[in-house]
Amino acid sequence: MISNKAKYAFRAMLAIAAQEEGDALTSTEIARRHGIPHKFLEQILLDLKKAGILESRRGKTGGYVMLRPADTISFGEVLRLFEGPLAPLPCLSRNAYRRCEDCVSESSCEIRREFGRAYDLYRQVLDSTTLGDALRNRDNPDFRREERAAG
Amino acid sequence: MISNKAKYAFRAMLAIAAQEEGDALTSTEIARRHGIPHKFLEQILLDLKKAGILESRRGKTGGYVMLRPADTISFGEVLRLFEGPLAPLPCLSRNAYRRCEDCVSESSCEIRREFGRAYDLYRQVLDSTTLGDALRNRDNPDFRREERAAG
DNA sequence: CATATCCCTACTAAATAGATAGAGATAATG
DNA sequence: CATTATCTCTATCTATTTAGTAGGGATATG
Repeated sequence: MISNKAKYAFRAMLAIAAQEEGDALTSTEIARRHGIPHKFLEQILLDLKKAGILESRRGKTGGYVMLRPADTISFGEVLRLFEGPLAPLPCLSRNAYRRCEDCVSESSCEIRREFGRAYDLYRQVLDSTTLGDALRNRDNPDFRREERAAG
Repeated sequence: MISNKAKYAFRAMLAIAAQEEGDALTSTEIARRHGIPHKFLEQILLDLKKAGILESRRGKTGGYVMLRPADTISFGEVLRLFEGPLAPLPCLSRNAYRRCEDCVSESSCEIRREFGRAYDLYRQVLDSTTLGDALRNRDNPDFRREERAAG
């Protein structure tokens, strides 16, 4: 299960990305809409800003806007930001590779091999799906992704 | 990342399943081979026994043997036993479905939709790969699974 | 009866999750 | 220029989970 923190981050980013271009959204408004504890959300938005994903404006007409386009931000990137490596085993992570302490041989590890097969597919979807995709897909729920990739 | 507990469970089961038919393996021997804390491993093996996966013999010539054939035990089943639901969101779990507390509409939830696509693939691999598969695959590392499924 | 095994329960230390709290910085507005 | 609504930053707190440790008890063999 992903953490509440990560889920809140997704909800917030989708809300911000769905705004009209240049229109800022406040943390108060996002918290109200989605029932997220306000101070907790502020921390999350701050993390997203520090990661270079959001931009903020302070003061009375302040709020948050996207810094990068929604189509350049993948689910995988956001998830990693809040949860660390996505891989089920440290030896399967590309960004945060570590050998298992008790590892005898990676190439002959059955656990690594079978989890690797499963994780490859999982990662590939999350790293290739962007917030932009998610926003477009919500308008056509039965949309088949394969068709778009081909088009 | 999966827990050490689950990883130890996999190592133990693969070791037991690799034994000659009816040949018991002791917790002491498994712990020694894989550098697993012995008392911790005992708890794990007990869980596997209670789940009806392993059988045990007590006394001086005791140890553990498989109760069910290795080909009937999937990675998904073992993982769920030690980690609970595999799904990234409670609303995506089949065995332990729960609605998100802040859910407005599942069918229009972008997070659910995109994670659902990724998770479906992950789950399908883990639920269709058995300990038996893993043991056979270790002898032919470049084995393509698709071929076997077709045969 | 000594010993090697499995069986069972309780406990603990460290890390993580999920916030809560409070004060500061900044910008608009009357 | 004071008020107010924002974002910014750091510290703290509580509950849960993880990863064991500990200490027996039950049972089978020689």
